[in-house]
Amino acid sequence: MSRPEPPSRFRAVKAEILRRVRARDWAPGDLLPAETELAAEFGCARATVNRAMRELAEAGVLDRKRRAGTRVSTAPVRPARFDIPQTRAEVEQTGATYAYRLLRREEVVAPDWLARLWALPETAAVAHVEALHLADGRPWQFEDRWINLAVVPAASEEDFKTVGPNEWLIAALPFSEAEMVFSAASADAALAHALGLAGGDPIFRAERTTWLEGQPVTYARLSYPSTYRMTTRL
Amino acid sequence: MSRPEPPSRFRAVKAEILRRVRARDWAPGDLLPAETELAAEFGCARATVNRAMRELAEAGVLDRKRRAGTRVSTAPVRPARFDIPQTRAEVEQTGATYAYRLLRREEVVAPDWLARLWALPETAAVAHVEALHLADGRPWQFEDRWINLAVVPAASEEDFKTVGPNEWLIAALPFSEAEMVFSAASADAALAHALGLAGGDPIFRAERTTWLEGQPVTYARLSYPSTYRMTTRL
DNA sequence: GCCTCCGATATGTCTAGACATATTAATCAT
DNA sequence: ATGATTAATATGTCTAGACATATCGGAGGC
Repeated sequence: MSRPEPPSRFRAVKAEILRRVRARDWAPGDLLPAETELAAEFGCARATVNRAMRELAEAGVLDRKRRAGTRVSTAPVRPARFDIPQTRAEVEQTGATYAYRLLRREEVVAPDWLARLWALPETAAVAHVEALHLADGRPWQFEDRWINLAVVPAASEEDFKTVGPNEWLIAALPFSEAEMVFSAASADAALAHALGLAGGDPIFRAERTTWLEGQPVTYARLSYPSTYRMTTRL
Repeated sequence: MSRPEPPSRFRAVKAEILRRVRARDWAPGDLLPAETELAAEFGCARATVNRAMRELAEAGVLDRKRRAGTRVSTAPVRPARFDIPQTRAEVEQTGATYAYRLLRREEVVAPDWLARLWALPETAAVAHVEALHLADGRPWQFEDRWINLAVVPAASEEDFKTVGPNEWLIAALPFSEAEMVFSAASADAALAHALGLAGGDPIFRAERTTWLEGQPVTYARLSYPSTYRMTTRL
């Protein structure tokens, strides 16, 4: 999981501040001493206290404003972090053998809902790929992928027979911006067949839209059997 | 959403490095120049470059190791961040009116599965609460909550008739550690009835376990109708 | 060849000091 | 009172320099 962080001055300060918040020495809404005061108390430089408090603000524990000072957060929004792995790596990490199967590959004019989602002209060409990812031979994820050929023309050259579109896109356009939406749905006939489920079985669904410099690159609808679990720690 | 960050030297450096990574000046796996070299190139202090690179490493773009230097990340794990709001705030943000309804409240000996999950003795006392959260009168979330009375004895005094257990716990024990698991399931009869669904309808499920200094505080199973969507940007 | 030791090196952290900037609180003019 | 101006202040950022530490590569010994 997460390796233990090395000991350091600012981490000690951070831990002590968090301890006092949890112990209610400083209750939600309370004003904390200024950085200079805490630096004097802890016997370290202001920059060290600054880093500790900045990271606690990142974690949602503190609220900081110039001149107004630092308060214990009252807003009950806690940012959670979790890793979005590539499907292959995710499967292999469970110890299972990964396999990939292409089910469909076509180039079409963007359907209405996609053209609307991306604000594209009527005649925009897109690649549409349907594929199945398997763990030890059992269906793991059904991938329904749409690629904007205006932005990624190279996708026309790729047949996606051995490498999945997700993997290919990450290699072609790394570190683009993305938005993900998670939800639950029930399997229609086609999806149930592909995933080896019964019709109506629950599906864990992830939808991912990706942009490169403001331009829509790809939209993917990833469907998992309900045995799939996504975990995070905060 | 996210307010625009103020311009600053380290953000400009960060943006320029990210630009070069995206432009493949530095491809995945490539070694970047050392901090001192980049500091010389950008005409700023090493600490400024350090902050830029550190934040890019946090975002999963770079891999850094002492002595070995900094490389563009090849590991395709991108950390995503999203906010876990309190249910009340989440509902009210949609513009809807929030309502809360207590369905059950009891104190019992921890059932087997919970005692095992928490590694508790056989006779541990827990509070069990079932409640419904509504948006504009329509079921939004069903909350199935278990509280470890050994750690939070004050929960015995609370009847949870007007304030939900989640809200109460956050006020009582802010900033504790938590783990969340998201999955899909189908509604059993009781859940379907509570949420106003048909049996077998898909459910978006979040399970949350919370600790305070290593001790289990509470376990909650939150069930949403499949219209619920959880969104993140990375 | 193989192993151990050791020095070089890039990042990790820290300090003291400086200036920038948002925002509050006080002051002053109307 | 009310509104505009101004000073004070806490955080935000930056610099130059220092020492710590993990680790890579080579030198030397077997």
